[in-house]
Amino acid sequence: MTRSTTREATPAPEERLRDADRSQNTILAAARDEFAEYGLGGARMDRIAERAALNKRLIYYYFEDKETLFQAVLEQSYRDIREAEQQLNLLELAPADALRRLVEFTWAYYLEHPEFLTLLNSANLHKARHLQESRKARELNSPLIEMLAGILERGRRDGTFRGGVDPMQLYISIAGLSYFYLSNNHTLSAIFGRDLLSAKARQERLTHMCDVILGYVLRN
Amino acid sequence: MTRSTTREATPAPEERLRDADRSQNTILAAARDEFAEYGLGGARMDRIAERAALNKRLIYYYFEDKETLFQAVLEQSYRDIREAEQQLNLLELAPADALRRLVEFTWAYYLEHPEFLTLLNSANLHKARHLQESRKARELNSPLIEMLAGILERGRRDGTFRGGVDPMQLYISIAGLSYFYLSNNHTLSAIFGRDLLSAKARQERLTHMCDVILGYVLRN
Amino acid sequence: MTRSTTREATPAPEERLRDADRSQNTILAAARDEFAEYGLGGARMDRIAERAALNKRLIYYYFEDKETLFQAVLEQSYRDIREAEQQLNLLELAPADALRRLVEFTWAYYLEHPEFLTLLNSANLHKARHLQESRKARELNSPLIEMLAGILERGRRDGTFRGGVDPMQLYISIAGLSYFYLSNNHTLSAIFGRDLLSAKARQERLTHMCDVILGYVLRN
Amino acid sequence: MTRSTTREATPAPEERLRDADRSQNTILAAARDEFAEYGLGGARMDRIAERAALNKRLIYYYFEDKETLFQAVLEQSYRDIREAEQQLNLLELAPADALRRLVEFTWAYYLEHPEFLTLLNSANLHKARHLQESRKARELNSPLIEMLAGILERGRRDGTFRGGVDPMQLYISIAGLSYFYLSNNHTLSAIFGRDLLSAKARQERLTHMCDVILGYVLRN
DNA sequence: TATGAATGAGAATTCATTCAT
DNA sequence: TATGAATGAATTCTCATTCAT
Repeated sequence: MTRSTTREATPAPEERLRDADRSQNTILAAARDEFAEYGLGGARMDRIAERAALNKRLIYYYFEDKETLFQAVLEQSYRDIREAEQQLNLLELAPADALRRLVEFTWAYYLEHPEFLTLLNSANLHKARHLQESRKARELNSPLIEMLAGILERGRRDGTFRGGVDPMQLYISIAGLSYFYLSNNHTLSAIFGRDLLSAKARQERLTHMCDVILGYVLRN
Repeated sequence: MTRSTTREATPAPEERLRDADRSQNTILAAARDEFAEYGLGGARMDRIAERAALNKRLIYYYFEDKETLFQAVLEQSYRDIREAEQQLNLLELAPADALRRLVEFTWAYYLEHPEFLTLLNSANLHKARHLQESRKARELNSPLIEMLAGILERGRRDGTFRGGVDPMQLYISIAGLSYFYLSNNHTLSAIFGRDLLSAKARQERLTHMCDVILGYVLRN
Repeated sequence: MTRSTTREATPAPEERLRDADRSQNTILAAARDEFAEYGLGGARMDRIAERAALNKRLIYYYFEDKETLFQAVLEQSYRDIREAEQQLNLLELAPADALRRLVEFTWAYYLEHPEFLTLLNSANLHKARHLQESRKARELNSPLIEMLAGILERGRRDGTFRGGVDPMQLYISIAGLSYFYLSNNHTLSAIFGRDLLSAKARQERLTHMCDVILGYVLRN
Repeated sequence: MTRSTTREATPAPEERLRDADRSQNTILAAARDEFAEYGLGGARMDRIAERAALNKRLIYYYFEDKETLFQAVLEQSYRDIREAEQQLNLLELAPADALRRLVEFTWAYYLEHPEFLTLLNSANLHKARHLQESRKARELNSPLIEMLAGILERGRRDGTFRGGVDPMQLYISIAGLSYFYLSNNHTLSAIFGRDLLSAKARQERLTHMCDVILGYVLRN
């Protein structure tokens, strides 16, 4: 490579571009963490800049203001979870296994991405205003709903599932079972006087949730 | 009455107390609304004073500071829901009916007390710090858990319920099914492109939740 | 006086009120000077607080924001000049003397209140937006116009003045002759290479202006 | 042409210069508009770059900083008005006509170049600092003064004009009559409750100003 | 000559909280 | 018990300017 021979290499255009991209992504990640930890209202632009190890002014250079930044973080989070869902190959599994898999996935994703829960909370505290402004609302409709409908239909046909199950309701229920437990984990742990995030507690919760969902769906 | 003779009457002690109590409660209610609407971080002491139509300084007189006020609001909210739960006479009902009743109650309470959801969110965003400081954590352990355990036991004994159901897990699940749907209603409505709080949608959700819980618990 | 005997005198209500009033007036005066010196855009809230020797926050307590403060300053300035105009007893003078008197007054007022010129400039740079928002626009219509109309009419009747002189045009002209000279004094002094504010120059200007106005108005 | 053979053509020196000149002029025009609209304090370098459709950095390349840029704009404005004045062939006209012509010219120029008024205001708000630094102050002394002196002398000699009229004072007065009306047009329109820039109002003003100047200067 | 990225010093405004009565 | 006035420490956002290429 010629580049290694010259002293002051001029970065290729793509590389230079990537600088801007990198900064933007760094900011986005820092903001995600800050928003997750403190909520939209409690987040501090100063701290985001610090976390990103970038000049505060740069945040405003790339993202209009705090609200816009929050919206960008939110959209990124949705994109992330949708991408993760893509990896899920539920169609290859038997209906009951597919459902179990979905419960497990939801649980694991929330556990590994606690920021998602907080961001969702913040968004709803602000009446999902940021979502409405984002024309993308509908895009965010998880493809899982379709998939879930397919699974339920398959199960009903092969006689293992009961009929009349609304996929949207079920989807919300699956999410809700994990969400409430994890999002309010602090309060629940305090109230019940035990650590609800211990390995044992986590295993118990997962088992319980699978039991609930399958108990509901399985015929007989 | 002596009072009519003096120009600037000093109210009788009891009356002053009652005034004090009234002020305190007014502040508490105003604060609850404000915290519910904006979260702990977004709430403004000014607005609370405005809502209460009382001088801002008075808030500090009765409640140390914002944090303390939030804690007071939180405790009051727990007291309120516990009180509501007292009204529930589940012991008189057949196990399945009792469970259905509990699902309905939870759903209705959250619907009528949306502030409870937001307060819970705020509390957990702050890692339930306010709860831990409040020595009352354990007091807040709902008596419902015991009641629920009793119901499950009765059901198991009379053969209608499956065995091995953990009352705490079930309690959390019942709450979670309502909570997620209502707390994230804005996001969900945007994503699914329909109003999830319409009368019809509400009825459907309630039916679904009862089906899920009973489908899980009922033997056969 | 009883007050002098007690250690910690409680100020009479009026006096306490006056504290607020005094603060407000202090701020207003400080703001007037700052706006006059730097214009609306160049004025600094910090400096206004400093000039007033009051907490910056207090400015926002009494005046919404910078714009509102500017508007308040502007209104006060108009009130001041109108009040000064009230002192002018032009009706008692012969028409020509009354006109001369008006020219002299305008000149003297602008000289003594240079801030008025700058404020007027600032207001117009912002398209007099602050004036339009102030419902008072019409109130500010100087009573001088009526008075001027009367003088012109008297002069015409007694044969000393020409007819057909529009009072508004004349009013604007009288103001303009002083205004341009003083407002752009720096540029003019630089261009003409002499100090246009020296006592001699001032006298010459005043004489010239009287000559212009009377030369125009006087018949013959 | 050799140019077609090279990949990255280096423009011929003259061409580069012309580009440079063009850029500089574009910036100057953009800056003039921005300064005119917002004043020196309110002008934004960002907006100037935007208006010029050029990179902000380029402004600093050609013009040291904001102040220097303002000074350049100011000088250009003076050059422009002096150039326009050159076109005026007052010497060929009868003294009274020449004066009328001058009033008309001033009025028309201010009307067509509203930025000139604002720039003059800004310059004086800053005490004409930019002018003093510009060694050109004296150069800017309008040749009109000499011309005006000539006209007055001619008029005096032929008996139409009164004697003892100071050309500088008259020059300032002519400017002031137009300037005040136009510069404070917004305030005046608001105060008098009518549009002072309507075609009719403009005609009336012009007539009035000619009357004032000639009424003053004409003997009898 | 031209440009996108980056920055430090400020500027307006906000907010919880306290003073003084 | 109640209140209007006052404050200091943030906090968001802005702006002229410079870096690096």
